Amino acid sequence: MIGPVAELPLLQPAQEPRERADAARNRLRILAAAADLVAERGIEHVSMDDVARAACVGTGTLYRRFGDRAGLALALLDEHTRAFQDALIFGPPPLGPGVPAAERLRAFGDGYLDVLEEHADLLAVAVARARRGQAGPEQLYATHLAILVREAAPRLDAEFTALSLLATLDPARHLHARRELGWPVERLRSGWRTLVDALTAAP
Amino acid sequence: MIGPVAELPLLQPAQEPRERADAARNRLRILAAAADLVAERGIEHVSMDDVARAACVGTGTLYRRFGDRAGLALALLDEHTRAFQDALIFGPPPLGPGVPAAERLRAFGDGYLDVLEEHADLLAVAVARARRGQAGPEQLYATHLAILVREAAPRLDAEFTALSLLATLDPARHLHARRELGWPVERLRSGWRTLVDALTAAP
DNA sequence: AACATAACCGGAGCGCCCTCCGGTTATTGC
DNA sequence: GCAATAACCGGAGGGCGCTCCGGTTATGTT
Repeated sequence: MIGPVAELPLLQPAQEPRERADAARNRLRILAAAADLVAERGIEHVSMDDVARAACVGTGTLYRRFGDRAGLALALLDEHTRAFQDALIFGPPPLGPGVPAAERLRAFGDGYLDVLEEHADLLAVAVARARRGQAGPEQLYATHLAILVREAAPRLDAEFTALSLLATLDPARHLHARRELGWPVERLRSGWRTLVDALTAAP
Repeated sequence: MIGPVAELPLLQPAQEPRERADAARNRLRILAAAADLVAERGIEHVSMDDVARAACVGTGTLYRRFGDRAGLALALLDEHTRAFQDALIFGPPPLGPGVPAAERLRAFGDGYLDVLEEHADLLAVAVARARRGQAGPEQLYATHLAILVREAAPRLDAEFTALSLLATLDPARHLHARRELGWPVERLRSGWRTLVDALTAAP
């Protein structure tokens, strides 16, 4: 009979053998160089070879660290969005817990639109990650929204509604609305609010 | 004083000088070859060079005809979606005119989900066209939905709501829900219905 | 029928994303 | 300190989307 203790390491194989010192140094160099280049020209004018050259690193190293272009974008994004993600769970209301879920849904849209205003291009690159198995940036937001929807509108399919709401805030669509259509952010904010209100209204 | 007749040609400069015979022949060869290859392996396993080779045509010809990969996908899609697009405007209710707008909105979702079930991968490639100035396949649907929303729910921002609803039916998201999440189509159908009902309910 | 011209053709080539592999280096146990 | 080993490094190279341009061909006119 196999003891459960012997099986535990198999259940948690994610225990990476700890990052080597030179690898960590390179990762930081890459991130710093990439952040500089992106701040200077925008992500769409920065190639992976550019980043590798600026970080004095081979392209192989770049890809082993971050998987692909979307992974690098996600890592760059992480610095800018961790505060927002923390505020969703631990922060003060209305973004964090402490008020009705419908109100938190409205606050989420406002906060996420702020993120989009600043990093929509980076997010647009990062979401492509979902097509390579890896989890993209939307995973966390989807589950968060699903929880809020389940509480604010129990009659709805919470997971489906969460993805639908998130689709509204898709980075590429945001850029389209803002740049091609020239819509002001206020229009998107009030649109989100109206959408949430309609969904959370009592039947 | 300039007569309006003299100005008319300037207002309609889109009068292309008529396609040359060899160009038309090549266009058809390309479309046929591309349709064969896509039917055989799926769009994601067909490169532009593959299509050019199969059509016995240079890649330059391919790109002059269709602009880019998304344009070719759109052209392939056109054969399969024209019937649906016509039904939206001229067809019998509930897809076509003759019933309340809310009911037509529900029917649109059902019909579009049928299209997605069959051509989501092609659509996913075609929507990238919007990022190169050219109009993608969603333009028509967006305006159609906006008209219906304006009639069914005048209190809403019709254009914004139309884009939001369309975002729910985004091809890439559809594939994600169907393949990665394993959701059945029925879940997406009822989700769409609930969404439309919530938005078109009286305040 | 011959010409002028505008449209069209093909494929070489560029930049990009990403993979692969032989050589190198940090880490661990002794 | 030293050897064994596992992780890491760099860059050459493949596949792909797309562009560019010198040569070719169809079309309308004389």
